[in-house]
Amino acid sequence: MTAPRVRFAPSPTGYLHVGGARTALFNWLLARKTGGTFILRIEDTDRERSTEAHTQVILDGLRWLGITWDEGPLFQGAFGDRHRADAERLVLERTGYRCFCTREELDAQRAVAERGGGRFRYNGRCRALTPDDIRSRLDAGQPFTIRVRMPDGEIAWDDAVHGRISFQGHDLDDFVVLRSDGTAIYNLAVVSDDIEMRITHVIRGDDHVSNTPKQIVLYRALGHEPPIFAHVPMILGADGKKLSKRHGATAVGDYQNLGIFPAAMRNFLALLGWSPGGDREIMPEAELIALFSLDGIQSKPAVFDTVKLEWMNGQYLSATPAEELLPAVETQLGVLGVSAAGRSLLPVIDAVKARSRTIVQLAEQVAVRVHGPRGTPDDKGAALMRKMGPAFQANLQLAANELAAMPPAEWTPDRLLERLKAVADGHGLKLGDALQPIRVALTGSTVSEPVNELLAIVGPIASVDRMRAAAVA
RNA sequence: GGCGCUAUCGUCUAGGGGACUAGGACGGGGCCCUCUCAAGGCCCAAACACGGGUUCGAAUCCCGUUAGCGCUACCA
Repeated sequence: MTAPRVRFAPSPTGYLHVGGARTALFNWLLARKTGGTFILRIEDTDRERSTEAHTQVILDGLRWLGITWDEGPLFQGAFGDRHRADAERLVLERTGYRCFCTREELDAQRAVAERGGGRFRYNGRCRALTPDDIRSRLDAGQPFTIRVRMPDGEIAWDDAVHGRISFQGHDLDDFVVLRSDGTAIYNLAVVSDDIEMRITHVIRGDDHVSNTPKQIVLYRALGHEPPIFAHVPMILGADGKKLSKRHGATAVGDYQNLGIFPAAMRNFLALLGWSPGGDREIMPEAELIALFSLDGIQSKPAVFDTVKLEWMNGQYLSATPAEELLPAVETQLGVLGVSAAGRSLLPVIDAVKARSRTIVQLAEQVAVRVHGPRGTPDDKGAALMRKMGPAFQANLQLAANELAAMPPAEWTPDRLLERLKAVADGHGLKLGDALQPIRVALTGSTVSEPVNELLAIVGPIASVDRMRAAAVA
């Protein structure tokens, strides 16, 4: 068997949707696994809605995910001549015919059919036009579309994910393949291009299964065997409906902005509707490629669970050394409008890594440690202050005075803990009552790394300053 | 309405006639650790949609019901 040739063929009418990204990923995985070729084709035949900006966003999203293409991007709009020639060939070979029905006539028929509760079907009026009819209409300059003559009988294929899927030709219309302006309709453009590009496996969303019988008819009419089809299930929102904007973040770029790692996104997307079997969850790229197979693809739709995505991102985050995190953290600090204040961020990153699931969360915590909490304590911090009342300030003042007396050279986690324990003991305080106010003063939150480590990260001068400021506030 | 697809814990899934007391992961609950929260470790609750077949035996195969989703354009 020759190496597979697969393609991802988005239309640039919107952002790169996570469903599209997953389709691209499956295609890419198959190509990389088999030594095949992954082709990127931009389906820009809808002139109204396609934009250059959307194309750029899709390319960027793919690159961000590490999905690299071997050929393309090819623009479908450039192949209009071939599409038209294919349509004309259908007419010549009588597998297609010219239809002179006007849009108005068709719309009227459709309106009637829908009022009756049924579905509109083309009545086949132009199927049997005589050559004379056709010539006179042509001479009169009547516009026409080209339709395909839908054969009777079964049209079926062995889908790589669903198994055998079968349609009856008589349930399908004689569909239009060429508009009256001479441009191709989707189904023709796809088949014409897939033939030209020698595509062997068409991996796409389930929403295309009802296009497949039409495309199979076109393959045969154009004298080619259909490729292998693999229809991957839809991605749903938490409410079980097809994932869309109202579910929140659906564009790949949204997740990039949220601080998700490409590797985590790729891993998560791969597992949405595909499983290598067994218990594998966290898989690096090489393993994903090695294990990928079309038979592992689920046939039912999957709900997109952002909580699990974040968990997975946290796994990648904690496995990534601070040095590798640094550039992304610096970028994110820039977004927050905050500087590194001339200090090394590496120890700070290490201190807060375990408590972050995304780069955004990580950078926020770094910013707090470098610059102090912005604004008032969060809800829990404020609640703690209320609960402790005057003791909060008193304990904080006490600790500040003790720590201020420590020589900077002794300002290490171990010595700090020793000192703090001694202070608490000496004043009959529970360790927590001595430490929590410090945590709140330094971070504005009741959550952080151990207080002694926090103090070491923030440093002697800033720590004492912030504690004293909070003690009088 | 028609056509098509699908149905295992709340979610992602393993399983593909006996290995099932249905496994793992997220999320939830509990315990350990502990100055807090995470992380980590241990434990718990939680599912084969329903009804018929086939079979010695069905989560697994077949049929039906129900439900969900998709498509139903001179959009892609």
